[in-house]
Amino acid sequence: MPVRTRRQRYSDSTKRALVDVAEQLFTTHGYSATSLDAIVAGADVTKGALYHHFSGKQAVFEAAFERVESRASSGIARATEGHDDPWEKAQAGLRAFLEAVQEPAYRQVVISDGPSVLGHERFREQEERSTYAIVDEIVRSALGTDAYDLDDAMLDTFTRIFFGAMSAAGGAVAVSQDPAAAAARVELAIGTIMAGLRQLLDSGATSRR
Amino acid sequence: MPVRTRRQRYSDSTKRALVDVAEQLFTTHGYSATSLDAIVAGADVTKGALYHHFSGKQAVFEAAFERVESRASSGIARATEGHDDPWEKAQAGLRAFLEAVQEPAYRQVVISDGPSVLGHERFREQEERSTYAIVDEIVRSALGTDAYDLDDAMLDTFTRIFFGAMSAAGGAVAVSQDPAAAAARVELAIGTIMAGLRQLLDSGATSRR
DNA sequence: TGAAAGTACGTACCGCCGGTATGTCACCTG
DNA sequence: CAGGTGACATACCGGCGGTACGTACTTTCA
Repeated sequence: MPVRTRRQRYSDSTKRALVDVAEQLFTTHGYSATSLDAIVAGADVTKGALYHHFSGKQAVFEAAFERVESRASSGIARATEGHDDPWEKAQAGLRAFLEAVQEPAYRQVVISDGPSVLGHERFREQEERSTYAIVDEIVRSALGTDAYDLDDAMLDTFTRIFFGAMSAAGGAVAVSQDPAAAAARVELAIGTIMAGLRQLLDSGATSRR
Repeated sequence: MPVRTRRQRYSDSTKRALVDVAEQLFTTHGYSATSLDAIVAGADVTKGALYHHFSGKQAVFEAAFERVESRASSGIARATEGHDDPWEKAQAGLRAFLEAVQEPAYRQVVISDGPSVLGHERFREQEERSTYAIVDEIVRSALGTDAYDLDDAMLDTFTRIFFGAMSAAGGAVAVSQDPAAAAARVELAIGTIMAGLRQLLDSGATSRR
């Protein structure tokens, strides 16, 4: 067990306070409109403390980014637990995804500022070990059977497509004036797509062997 | 016919030079890493000229943004012309979309910096009168028949989903080390999805009446 | 036709903000 | 208890977006 000295505990708490304030300010005002002075003022420290814990503004953003994404992905992972049928699992995951993507922090920090601040490739890396990984796992459990002979690259492609579809749909749900109805429509639409895909793949698999 | 005085022509040319340089710098270095000084230096004018034509940095970006998106959407529109069958039209549009989204300017200016600089809602507005509108038109021509009784909101939902899927897939194609193969996989995957959807909707439509 | 008005810039400057260099003080270690 | 180290605070710099103001050329109109 790690022995935490009093100094380390202080250090941890200020770092957490910094990320707390940063996440909130980044969410409400966006990355560029959030100044380091505002962050350190909100955490009741000075820039010296911030630059002791982080290498710069971007590093603070990354910390907040990871927290927001981690919250979202754990929420989705929780929703997909306990489903045996992969298609049911996919439905549950979709529902949780639509929920998570409506959170303001996720919308602003991950979707809006994420790509431009982190850059394309870093954004992708972060994405691929959180929510994207879950979608990939669901897609593979649903489409990765031997019956449909889809290779790895094709499964990746399907994951990309479904992930993009779900993200865009989630964004539409979030800005809708009736999010519940919009979410229901998205579930129906994607459900229809999945059902059509399943039916087509099943018929192809049976006819082929 | 508009009478262009000599002053207006000068004015137009400097404005165009400004947007030209801005588009190039925004594409190569991104929005925040591009300074107004660099833009005006590249266009051989001063900040006074820039602020005479634009209200600020964001306005310059918007002008470049609109040009990039306009190029992309006109390219897609051209590719979809001359197709009678809506499903063939969709395939042609998808192919052109995957082409357009690989352009560096589109990737950086529209996809990466667009949402954060313009903000969610302005970005959506811009999007909806260019490439999104084309996708919407294709989706409606394919799914908007009376045989499938999908209301307006559902058609919108399907457009969102397909647009998101195509955007994400296009991004994946662009970063792939073998874009041609990746594009082929995307076309196959989305083609499969569309085929499954068509089959399902057709059977539902015939069984219902 | 010449003076007034407007347009298309150029010049000089300000304030904010990210980043850095340096100082300080508490705490741990030998 | 002396030295080192970690956890900050303070002061300052350079760059960048934006503004205020000046200027030369052009169009307009009495």
